[in-house]
Amino acid sequence: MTQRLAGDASAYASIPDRLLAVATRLFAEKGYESTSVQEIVAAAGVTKGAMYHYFGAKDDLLYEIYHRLLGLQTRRLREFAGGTGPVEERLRAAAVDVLSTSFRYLDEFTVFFRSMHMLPKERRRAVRAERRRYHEQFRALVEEGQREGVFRADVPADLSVHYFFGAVHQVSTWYRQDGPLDAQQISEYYVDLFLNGLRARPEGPAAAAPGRPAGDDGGAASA
Amino acid sequence: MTQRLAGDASAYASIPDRLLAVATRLFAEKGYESTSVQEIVAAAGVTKGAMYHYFGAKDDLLYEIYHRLLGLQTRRLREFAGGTGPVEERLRAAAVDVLSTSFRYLDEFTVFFRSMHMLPKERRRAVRAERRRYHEQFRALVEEGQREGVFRADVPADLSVHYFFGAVHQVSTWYRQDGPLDAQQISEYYVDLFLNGLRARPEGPAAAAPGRPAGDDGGAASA
DNA sequence: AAGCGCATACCGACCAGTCGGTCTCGGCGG
DNA sequence: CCGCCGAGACCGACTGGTCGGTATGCGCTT
Repeated sequence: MTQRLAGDASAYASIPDRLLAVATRLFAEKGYESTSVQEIVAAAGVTKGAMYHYFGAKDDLLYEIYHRLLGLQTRRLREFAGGTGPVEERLRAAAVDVLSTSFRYLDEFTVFFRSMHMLPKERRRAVRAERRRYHEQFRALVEEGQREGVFRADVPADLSVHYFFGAVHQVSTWYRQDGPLDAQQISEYYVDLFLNGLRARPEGPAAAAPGRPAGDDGGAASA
Repeated sequence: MTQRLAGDASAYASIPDRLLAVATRLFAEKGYESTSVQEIVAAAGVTKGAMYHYFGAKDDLLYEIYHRLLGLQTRRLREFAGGTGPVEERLRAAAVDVLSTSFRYLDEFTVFFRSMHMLPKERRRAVRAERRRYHEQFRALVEEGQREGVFRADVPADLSVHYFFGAVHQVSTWYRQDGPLDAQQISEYYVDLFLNGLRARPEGPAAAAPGRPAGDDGGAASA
């Protein structure tokens, strides 16, 4: 629960960890491209030589940030999804966890969605694949609930997941520490909105909806 | 309805429009920072001198893209919100329009959420202010519905709007033209999920929700 | 003495922005 | 109606500086 992604930036952490921690902060603050390698190594208290000893290139830092973040998320999700309670409970727990992780690693998420495109093609593909696996893991929960009739099945599970993840991943763009609501509250409100939107309604799905599409296959809309 | 944001890039459009259209495409493709002014002017078929004749700096292009996009959105939203039908209908129409606008101007949105931070501080503040006004306009619709009892009031309207906009603004990261669902379908599903999540439930808000926060003030969580 | 872990000096590429200059065209005096 | 002039539109070579990455060497451990 208290595992860090890149260790802290203190002088006692290992050099790679210090570099990753500092890079994450700087990339989130000023953007990947406007952060020079020189700045990173200066802030980490090491030299350029040291950095290129541990990382082959600047974008390796970026990749490592993504890789660690996705690893953490996938591991956590697996724990929550693998439980034994009712689907809705498990989905709720997983969703809350996704949100609190997003809040705990705000910088990582900021960098993720802002600088993904700076990765070389091959790396980007690897990250996308990891992300898709994560997405599918989460989607499986929704589909389970659909099969059980707990969740509405007239909206493709894939879309519901994109929808929720979209909302979650944008929090890094507007959330401020000193806002009126803390992370915990926001998380629970968000999960509430998500589950409420997903829940099957007694009188049939979604009243007062003029002209909605007919298809209700669970087809993926890419990932 | 068919108004363009920066004209097209054809040789007959004005030079500033051509530059904006080309810049939008390139920024979306390769990112702001890795697109050189040289590339932009080459793709637009003009020279550097011409560009700096019309734009004071590279980031003026960025700002102009945002400014035009936000102007368009605000104008459209005003039309939809100002109607006379029931709130839910107006909100639905507005929400669908937000989505179809997002799909039509995918590149603009991509650039927006990826490169906002490259703007100089002053400009960034201006854009954020414009965006907040837009957000509040949309929020007013939700609040109206809450007062009328159509929408649940136990989730701050501000959060609901952040939630929906978050989901919407992320579509540019996963939507592909050749996916199984077209933009129209996705829009309606999304709006459905949003309104269903927002709708007041007969038996009281959100069943099976262990330990939800008490506060239900409509306070803004920044913007 | 071998080799790992890092330091330092340096390179070539590139890039935003500039600046002196040219071209076109509308207006105006004769 | 002609010819001149000024101004805005545009050109493109150039510059000062930065940046990612590398080559080489040194000290310390084993």
